Amino acid sequence: MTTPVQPFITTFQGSLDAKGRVCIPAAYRQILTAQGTPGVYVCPSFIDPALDCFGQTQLDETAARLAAQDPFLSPAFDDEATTLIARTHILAPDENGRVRLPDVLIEHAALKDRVLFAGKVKKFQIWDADRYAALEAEAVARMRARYAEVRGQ
Amino acid sequence: MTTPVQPFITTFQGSLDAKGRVCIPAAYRQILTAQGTPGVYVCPSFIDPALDCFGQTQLDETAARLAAQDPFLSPAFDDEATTLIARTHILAPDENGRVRLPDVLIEHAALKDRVLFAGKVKKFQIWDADRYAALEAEAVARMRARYAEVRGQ
DNA sequence: TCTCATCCCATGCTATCCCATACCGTCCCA
DNA sequence: TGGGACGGTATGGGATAGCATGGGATGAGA
Repeated sequence: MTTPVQPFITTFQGSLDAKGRVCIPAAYRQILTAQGTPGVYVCPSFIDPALDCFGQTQLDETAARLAAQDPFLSPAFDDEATTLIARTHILAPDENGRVRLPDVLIEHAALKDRVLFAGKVKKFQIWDADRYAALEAEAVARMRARYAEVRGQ
Repeated sequence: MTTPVQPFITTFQGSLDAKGRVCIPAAYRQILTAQGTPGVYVCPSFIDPALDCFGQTQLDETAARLAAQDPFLSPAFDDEATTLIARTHILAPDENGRVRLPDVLIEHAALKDRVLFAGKVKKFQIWDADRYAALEAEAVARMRARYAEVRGQ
């Protein structure tokens, strides 16, 4: 069966409590469970102040790509493994669907109490809510500009 | 079976109730069901104060285009994912064919109690009824002007 | 003994489900 | 051709279960 893996879509609001816990949205948990993920994989984005979260499917894909390279002779291997694999945490939710985010991840994304989960097809991201609002507005503006350009011609 | 996907056509009136629910026109529901959509996908238009609604076919097309890129390494990925995927909601109708529109979507389209469903081939849009009436008049006027221009040459 | 992490229970909210009613178009029969 | 019955569609409102969140309690390690 070639079930196209369910994509992560939609944006959810959430909160980071005093104990450093966040509740993973139920819709995302279902997708992760369907992939057979023992919880959720979380890796600090190397571009944005955000956390990349994904399931078994995405991890396997990245791992397979790296495994195909020679770990001693490929120059790109080490950087990629260091950035994407070594920094990835596996977090197991409690019975309420909450995970405790390690402090290093909270700092990386500069999370305060209001956080935001943004679906990005094969992964979803966790952002500080205020910061994301600004970023989304910029992304939409760029899309609009692109559209206006194409249309104007 | 290569059924050519049925197009969304025609305009319907509808209403937004106190709970933020709208009844998806039966004709549109049939098309969505035929696509195997678990409800309807709704995304705020990045151009107009309106909501773009579509089915599985359209979502798969967008998701596949994005999934082909590496979510960690592709630079073009982000704006599109942020605008089109993160802002898309999947809404499941109740047994009467109604969906609850999230507040963020209601605000985007500035919906009051009278709304309008406008078929646009591969998607349909939800508009505030008053706003749409003005827009429709403008669109028709532009078409008329273009026709006159072509004809004049 | 103190701190921190995990486990577990309690609560409020909201989305979902369900039933009842009203409307309107269509069909059938007189 | 007009009137009445029927079925599908739309709308309003109430009940319920699931989800998100706050806050203890218990146990392990420092």
